[in-house]
Amino acid sequence: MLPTNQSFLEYIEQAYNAKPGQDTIALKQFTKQHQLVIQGQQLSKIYLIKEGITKCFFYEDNDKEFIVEFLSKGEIIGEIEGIKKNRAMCTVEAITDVEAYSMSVAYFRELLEKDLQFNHLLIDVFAQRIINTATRASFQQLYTVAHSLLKLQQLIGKLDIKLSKDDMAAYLGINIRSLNRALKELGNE
Amino acid sequence: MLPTNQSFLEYIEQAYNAKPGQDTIALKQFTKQHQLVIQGQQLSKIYLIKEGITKCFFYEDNDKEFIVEFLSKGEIIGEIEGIKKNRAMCTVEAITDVEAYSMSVAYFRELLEKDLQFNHLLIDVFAQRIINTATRASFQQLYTVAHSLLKLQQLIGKLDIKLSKDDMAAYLGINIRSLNRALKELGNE
DNA sequence: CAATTAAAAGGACATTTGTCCGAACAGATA
DNA sequence: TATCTGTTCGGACAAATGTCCTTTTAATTG
Repeated sequence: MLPTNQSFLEYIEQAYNAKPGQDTIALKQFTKQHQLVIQGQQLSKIYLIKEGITKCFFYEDNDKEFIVEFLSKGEIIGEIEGIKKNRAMCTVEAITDVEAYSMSVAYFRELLEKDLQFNHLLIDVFAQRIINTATRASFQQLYTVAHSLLKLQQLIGKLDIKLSKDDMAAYLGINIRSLNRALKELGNE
Repeated sequence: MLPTNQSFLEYIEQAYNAKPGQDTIALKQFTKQHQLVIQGQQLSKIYLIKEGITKCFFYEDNDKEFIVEFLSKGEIIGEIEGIKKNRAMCTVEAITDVEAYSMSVAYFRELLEKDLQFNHLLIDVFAQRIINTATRASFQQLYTVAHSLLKLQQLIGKLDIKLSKDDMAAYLGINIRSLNRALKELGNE
């Protein structure tokens, strides 16, 4: 969940330090609520989080939001689109102030093309992401909301963040009313 | 969904043909219902499907099943565990007779370690899998069962398979009773 | 502080989904 | 054919979740 892929971060930091002045990799600041990636748009950059937390969410046709995951220190953003050359699948928004390395899609592709170590780092991240996504999908489908909420609370604890109720509901794929009920249920029993 | 990653299959077929007699890659047959991977167990082999369809599913503590995805021609099985060295996350079972290339975990790792092209193929597969899994999780959380069932029926059509009602329910994360209701709803209106 | 506005919480009812169980149906056997 | 057996289907009710809207609380302003 939160193993903040340290090695990936180290790799990028090293590349960043090795090429000072060039505009292959830049270190950027984003304030809370800034949207680094916007669903449906072509991306300009690929990011690696140095500090802070973002949420990655779908905005569905029926006006509902679903948070796919929270991305924190050491996690990469936009890589799927960078590989598939698709438009952004979902929006990524800072829920705290965020500091991130940004690199051009071209540079990302270059690393992908040539650097085996980079490939390994990416594969490792992907594997974990698939595990997380699939595991959660199964869990949320097959267990009660209260059960899933409990897991979410544990995740919140680990990430050491505060989430708005809206975000909690969006993560669980339910509405606020149901979330309130589940919260009460967990609080009392 | 079903783009049956042809290039991955070609890659493995080539490797298979290049090393006849060696036991790095073997071509095996499995009959319907055979379980190629069993949840919770260490895996011995990694497979690449040459022909046929499998279902990949979780068996949860509450005795319910959730089908994560259907894997068909050109798709790889067990790679996540091969990378992370974990026990199998889910069970993979043939729902038709299946023909698959099997390779040892050691050989898989060797390719991963040394062969950039292999890494690229894997990354491509992973990216697509993340898109599929995340998209579906969001959809199934935020839309009605009937809506999700419609999508499933389209998928069934594309894969050109027959699914038992049990499997359909497991894919949707619902029980048979609810599935029957949704089927009737789609049939009539 | 009082008055006003905005945000959050929860009541009431509708809809959806799950559970349980009996009816209907199909296949096998005497 | 009559009987048995197992499977599928759907009715009836229970539980969970969504929708709508009122009440409550908190925050803001004059």
